[in-house]
Amino acid sequence: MSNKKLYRGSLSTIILKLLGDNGRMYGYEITQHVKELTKGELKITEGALYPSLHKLEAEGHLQVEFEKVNNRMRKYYSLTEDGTKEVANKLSEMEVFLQTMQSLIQPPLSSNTEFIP
Amino acid sequence: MSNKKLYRGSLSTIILKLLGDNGRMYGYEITQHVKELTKGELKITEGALYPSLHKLEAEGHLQVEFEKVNNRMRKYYSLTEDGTKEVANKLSEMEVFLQTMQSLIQPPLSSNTEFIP
DNA sequence: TGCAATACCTAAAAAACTTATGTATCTTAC
DNA sequence: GTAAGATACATAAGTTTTTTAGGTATTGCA
Repeated sequence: MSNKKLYRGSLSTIILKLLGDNGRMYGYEITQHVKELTKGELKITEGALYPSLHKLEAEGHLQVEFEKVNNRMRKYYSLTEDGTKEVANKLSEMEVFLQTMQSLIQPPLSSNTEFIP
Repeated sequence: MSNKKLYRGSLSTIILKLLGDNGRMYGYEITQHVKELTKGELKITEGALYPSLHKLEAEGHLQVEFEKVNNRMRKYYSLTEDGTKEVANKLSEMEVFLQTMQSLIQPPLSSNTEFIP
């Protein structure tokens, strides 16, 4: 996550959502996918991604399949049954969060700055 | 911030925005204000708030006035000139962030799940 | 008189990240 | 043919921001 403090805390939600949409992805694919989806705004670093994937797997949300493509190993992740529930939880938390932040940063209902005769 | 990972990184933005709207606030007031604005969704803890205020002051974004009210000390914070610019920066960063996250979590344009004869 | 609310503060620990580094293969350009 | 960049995985040290847990002191209410 390219030096953007605000994205802290949202990585696992993003990963789970992507896997929910796409069924099966490998790490590098996730970074590229996010970069494209966000037009370069969000670049997930490997140092953030891999530990997060490992954690989600350890928690039982993700399962792994290895596959060799073009003589290069890929580690495909997909949601477990439990992971599918977690996607729903994380997404609804995220929606509440986004609405709350919207309401906090929206312009204040200010006293009139315009003179009305 | 009451155990909500997603709010990590947004505290300084929230503080600056509130001070921009309200002119002058003291720490405890900020916590209460946010609790009301968000209907209890976001409770800023003192352990997060005070260090953040001190940092913003050290960075030159905030200035301080002491005042004694009902024999209790209050430390009023307000924006410096530099702080006013920082509010604008932080708010536009926040807007980009919110839009980006919205686009990431919005339902995928999926293949039809409905059978159309 | 004892608890909740008001009002400030800090320090240790946890969490999630950045930065830096490592391995290895394939592709493209010079 | 070789160097650089893309693909693909990984970890470890350090930073930042927060939680958790404590501390002080006054006011107000039951």
